[in-house]
Amino acid sequence: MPTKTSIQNIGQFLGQSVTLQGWLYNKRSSGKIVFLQLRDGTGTIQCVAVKAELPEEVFQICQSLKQEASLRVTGEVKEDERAQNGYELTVQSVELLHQSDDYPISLKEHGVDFLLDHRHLWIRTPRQRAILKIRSEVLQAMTLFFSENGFTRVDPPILTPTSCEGTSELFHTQYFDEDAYLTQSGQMYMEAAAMALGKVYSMGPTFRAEKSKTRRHLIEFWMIEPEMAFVDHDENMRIQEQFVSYIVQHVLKHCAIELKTVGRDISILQNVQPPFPRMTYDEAIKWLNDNNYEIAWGEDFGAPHETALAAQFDRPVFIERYPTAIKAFYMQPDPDRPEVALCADLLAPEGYGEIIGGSERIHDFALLEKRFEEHQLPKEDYDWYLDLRRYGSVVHSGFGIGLERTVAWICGLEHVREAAAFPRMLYRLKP
RNA sequence: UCCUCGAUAGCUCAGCGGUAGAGCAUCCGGCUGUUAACCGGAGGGUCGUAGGUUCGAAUCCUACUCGGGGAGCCA
Repeated sequence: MPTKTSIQNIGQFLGQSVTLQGWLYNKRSSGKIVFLQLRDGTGTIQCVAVKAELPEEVFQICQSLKQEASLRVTGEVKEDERAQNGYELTVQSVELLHQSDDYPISLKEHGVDFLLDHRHLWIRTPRQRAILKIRSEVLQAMTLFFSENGFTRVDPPILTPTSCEGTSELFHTQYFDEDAYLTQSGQMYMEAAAMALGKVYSMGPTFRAEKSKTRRHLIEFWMIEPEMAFVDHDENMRIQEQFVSYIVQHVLKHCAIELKTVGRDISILQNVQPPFPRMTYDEAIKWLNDNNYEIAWGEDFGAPHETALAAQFDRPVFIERYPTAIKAFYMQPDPDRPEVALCADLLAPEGYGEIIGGSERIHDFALLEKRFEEHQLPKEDYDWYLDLRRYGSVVHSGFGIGLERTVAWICGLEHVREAAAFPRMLYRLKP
């Protein structure tokens, strides 16, 4: 019996007969030879069926296979310079498992609308497979980094009673007789967890009911949110640059084929090493005004501002110490300059925008209580959050990194929607 | 919510006032090294919906529906 294996391991079986199971990606044929492009999720390989070397019925099966038919192929592994990954399979036998009539996604160009309607099939294509593989490796790299650096994973709830930040629109739902909302950030829960476990992180979906319709926005997206006790603003940034560099270098090491499949220029990614450049908000405002952007101190950056700022550098850049007034209520003001907050956004190069938002959190009870009043937040809903400042409060910091934006940047995607298997977008809930 | 672009064959598009077109996909035939293979043939349409202008509308006008891109907001 020939050994069953997968395409990624085919090189170990040179000269031997093996069995592969997968789907027909494409077929090219002439009267007496058929080339089957087989994919099995781990890769793609060309199987060559020669009429003169096969029983008539086997060759007929090869001719009858349609795009995305499932099949089992047995053949001899050969090296071939003409093959794209160096190996070919010379077909000895083929078993048609299930035919595929009228497969909707041909190998020609398609529009976005059509592809998104067929997302459940679109993910079978090599490019989409590669992106999902890289996404998986990004999560794997994050998990490894956290594990190597003493973090504990804590999973905050998805159903929440109130807003975490009070800014974005929330998805409303019912929790029996109460109102409930889908989480837009687990941060406040992670602050509580950091006081219990020291260094913690979460990974999971978040929801924003914003009518956002750009290449950088999804309605449901994954956020990874580390939170660290006894870490101040500067250390927070140092951890972030180590973290992002670790992820990028991990992907470069483990996803060379996938990066090639998506057409990424990896020389840009190779630059992603600490330290990352840092600009203060003040410096950024000055730079923008020196470069023909009109923006006053106190205004938030728009997407074109962020793109222009980030375009100066070959790796992500921190913009730190934004005006307290335009940032979230829980951010620690600079003790020497309370009008700015000890926070930083990390902007990815090449126009991918903000991938991380982070800050040192207010640890002083009286100041946080004052912020609740200023922002007119219902204290009864947040009393547990104030408790964290009542009992052994410590300096702590954290950040949130957007998974799809990070994957889109690493892969060089036009749009974050390709970074999610089934993206939830404005006006698009199916499939 | 605002700005902007679009909707014609299963898919990608052309046609922009005078009888509905191409490439791919599908089906039939040909080809022993193809790389989105190629060559020949065939079938395939309420031109998003509803009104209007006109002798005549896929084409011009109005409204609506659905979608793309962008802004704001954010990761």
